[in-house]
Amino acid sequence: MIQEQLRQLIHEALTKMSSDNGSDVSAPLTATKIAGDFPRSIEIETPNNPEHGDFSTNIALVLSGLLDAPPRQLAERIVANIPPNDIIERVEVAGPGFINFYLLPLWLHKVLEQCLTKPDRYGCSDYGTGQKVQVEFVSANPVGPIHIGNARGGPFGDALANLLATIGYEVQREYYVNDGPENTQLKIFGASVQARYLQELGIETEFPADGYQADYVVDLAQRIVKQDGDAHADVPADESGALHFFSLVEEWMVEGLHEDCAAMGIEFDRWFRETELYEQDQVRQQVNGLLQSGTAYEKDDAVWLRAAEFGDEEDRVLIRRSGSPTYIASDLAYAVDKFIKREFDKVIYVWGPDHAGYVARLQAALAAIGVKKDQSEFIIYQTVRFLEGGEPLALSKRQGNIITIREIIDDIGRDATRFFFLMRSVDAHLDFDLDLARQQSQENPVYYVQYAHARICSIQREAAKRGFEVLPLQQVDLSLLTHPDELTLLRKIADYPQLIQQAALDRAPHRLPHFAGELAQTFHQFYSTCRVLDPDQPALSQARLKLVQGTQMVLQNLLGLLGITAPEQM
RNA sequence: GCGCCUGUAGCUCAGUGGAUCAGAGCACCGGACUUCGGAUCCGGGUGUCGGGGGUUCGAAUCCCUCCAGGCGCGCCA
Repeated sequence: MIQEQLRQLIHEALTKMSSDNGSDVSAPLTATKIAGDFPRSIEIETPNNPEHGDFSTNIALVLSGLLDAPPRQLAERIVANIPPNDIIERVEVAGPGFINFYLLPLWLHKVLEQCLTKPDRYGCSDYGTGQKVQVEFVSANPVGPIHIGNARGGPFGDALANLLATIGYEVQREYYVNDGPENTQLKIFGASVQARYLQELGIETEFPADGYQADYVVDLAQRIVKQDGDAHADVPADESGALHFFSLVEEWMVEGLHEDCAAMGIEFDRWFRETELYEQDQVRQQVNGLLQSGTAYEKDDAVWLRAAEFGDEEDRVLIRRSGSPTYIASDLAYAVDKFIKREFDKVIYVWGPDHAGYVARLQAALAAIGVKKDQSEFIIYQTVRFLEGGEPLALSKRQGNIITIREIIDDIGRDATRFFFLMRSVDAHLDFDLDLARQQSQENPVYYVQYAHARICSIQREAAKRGFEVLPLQQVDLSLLTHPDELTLLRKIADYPQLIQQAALDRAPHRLPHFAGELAQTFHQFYSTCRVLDPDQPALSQARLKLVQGTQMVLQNLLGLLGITAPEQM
């Protein structure tokens, strides 16, 4: 990256300054230290105002405090010490002490060359190479389809995983299926299926007060009747009966979750069943281990984790008075599997807002088993409000009126669905207005981006149709690209690697749709002023075709990261 | 009561220590085409960046406080 080269030049300037004689004593010493560390608060960035150069750094402003020197004066000294090089045209000190770099136009053409030489790798880096990261997301209970209330983590986790892979991490996508025998939700769900089943058989039954009332539960009951008739009519209406009925539908439920995720374009590397932990007696074993090490203790006929000693508000129950393990007990066993058995360097948990209060608890539990603090990350996405006719809809699975993610996808399409979910920061509440989404589906931002790609493909088709011979890169003179709109587009392409890196590090996939929109806009502007296929200017046409192709590559990369198709025509 | 998230243009939201940083999309109004796709382009913004205080050379951005909204706070998951 060009920024790296500039960084190196500044670094050399600082080192040179610190060895200069004739200046004061303390400043050079500190400059040496800073040259070594090069603090993160020092930025090399693209100025918003093009008049401020191609790149700009705030280094003199940041260092002036540390070195006790006026920023502008410091900036001048740094500039004077920058070694000779072949990328900078000129450097200026501006404003309160910014250093602005004006590069030789050649650098933009070099960037395009890089992009076209290794299009798949453009924007990639080796930042995370050698590190295993797991992103665990969705993980909705197997008690119903994925719906608009818990779907947001899907596209987010998927795009985040893509981003992390782009900067070199070895990434694994995991779905945790809470099908453990102690899951209270499952029991309520199983009891609901049982009640509907008996009703299907015409047997008068009281529906559980807190049961799942949605229609799909009736469908499941009908499916059981169709398959087994009244074979389960005599199953007792107690906990064991509820679990029996859950076991009857479990595979259907998990299958449905697979299909829902597939509909969203998400493929998990692993579906981890909570039952695996119980089958291998991992939960008990882990709790016993904690008891032995004194990290857990017995009180009031229950087993408690000393969570308060690890940062939680209070100690937490691991084994209930009834003798059955709590969710946190199996989550601990699950964490042991992730961090210790499978040796992930980092696990990113993507959770819904209802789990916000659980973060501190699991963090404490992780600390209790010796997982380092920076090995786990918790991303809580905020609520999605689903509006129809201006009214927010209730999303509870317990009630009948759920809206599944597949209904949305059938309605407005996968691309638009993913784009809508991804274009907002997960920290922000999301208003998903169905009326608007339908109505706007033709004016949707995703179409704007896809249209740019389709248009590029169209230009290439046209070139082929006219018998335009596309020359290999080495024979094309990219330096002919000098029009302001060409340079703006080149600059946008050059910005891409930095965007990817930062979006990945900030866990901020929502920057991608924004950037994609900007890139598309820049391209459309270029298109309206610069004729690509111009018979009168064959050399320029060749160069413009390369520019168009570079844009296409970046668009494809971006859309790929978002999990959205890049159509050749629309 | 405590914790997390949010408060920016009519609406939905970016920007979270930099300079023309008061922004985008939508909506609304007005323009552009005998030429590579008009799902396009160009022009049109009087906003207490929720209020107040503080830190800083510099604050929408960091800290404190108040106000408003959302979501959590179980031997449920």
